[in-house]
Amino acid sequence: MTQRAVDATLAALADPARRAVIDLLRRRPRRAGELADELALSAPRMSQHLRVLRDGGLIEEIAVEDDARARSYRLRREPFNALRGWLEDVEQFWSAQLDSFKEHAERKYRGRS
Amino acid sequence: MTQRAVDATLAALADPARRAVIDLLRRRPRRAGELADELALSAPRMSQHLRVLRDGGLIEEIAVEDDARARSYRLRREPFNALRGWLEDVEQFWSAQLDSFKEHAERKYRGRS
DNA sequence: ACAGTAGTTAAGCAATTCGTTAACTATTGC
DNA sequence: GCAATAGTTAACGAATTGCTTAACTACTGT
Repeated sequence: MTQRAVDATLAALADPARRAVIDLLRRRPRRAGELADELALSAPRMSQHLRVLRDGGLIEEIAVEDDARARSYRLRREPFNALRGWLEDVEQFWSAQLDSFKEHAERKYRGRS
Repeated sequence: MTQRAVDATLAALADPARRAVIDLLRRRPRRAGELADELALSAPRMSQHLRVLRDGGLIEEIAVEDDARARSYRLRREPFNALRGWLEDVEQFWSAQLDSFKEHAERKYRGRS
């Protein structure tokens, strides 16, 4: 259920440009043009990236004071929470018991290319 | 620096099949054929996915007792740690001060489509 | 009404990735 | 040595992305 959401989140984050957008938005909300300038991307390309991020629920549009043309984007919390949840599940792999198994296996089968 | 590593990790995780592989390996190490069977993928396709995961450092090959033909795969810790680190950075966006700013903006500009 | 600004949508091509089938490597067991 | 098993590599068409230019929407200021 949240499975699909995490897939969408990871797909959105897989692109370096989109990840750079997230890194910029993590400081403060920014407008599309600002993002395009700072990442040296054309306006259309940025618009396309923003759509992927918006559709994936990672960002949302907010209004900007005094100018209805300008749209500003802000990070949304949920997808990052969901991703963190998944990551925590994965990291259970390294829980104490499995660690001992891992070390056992490592000792046993060490020394191959 | 770890930037590139996180990019590679996210690129590897972006594919649903590869994420499913991670979800299986998170319970215990498995062989390539096992993974292919459980996810109903052809052996070559699985091999290709495993290569992406291996190149991205998300999994590693381990030997299997008694049969040098069989390769088993296990999760590697580092990429997940790096991803978690990045996620934690992003989540600083929602620190207390910024929350108050966010709520302010929300109150001010509410009520648009 | 008109020119300018901010941004998105459309259309199209190049580059990448997906998933096949076929060929190949390496190992086991007879 | 030979057949069978486990898996990877090669080659190739189909489907997806990446990025561009051009056209379009919507608002602003005069």
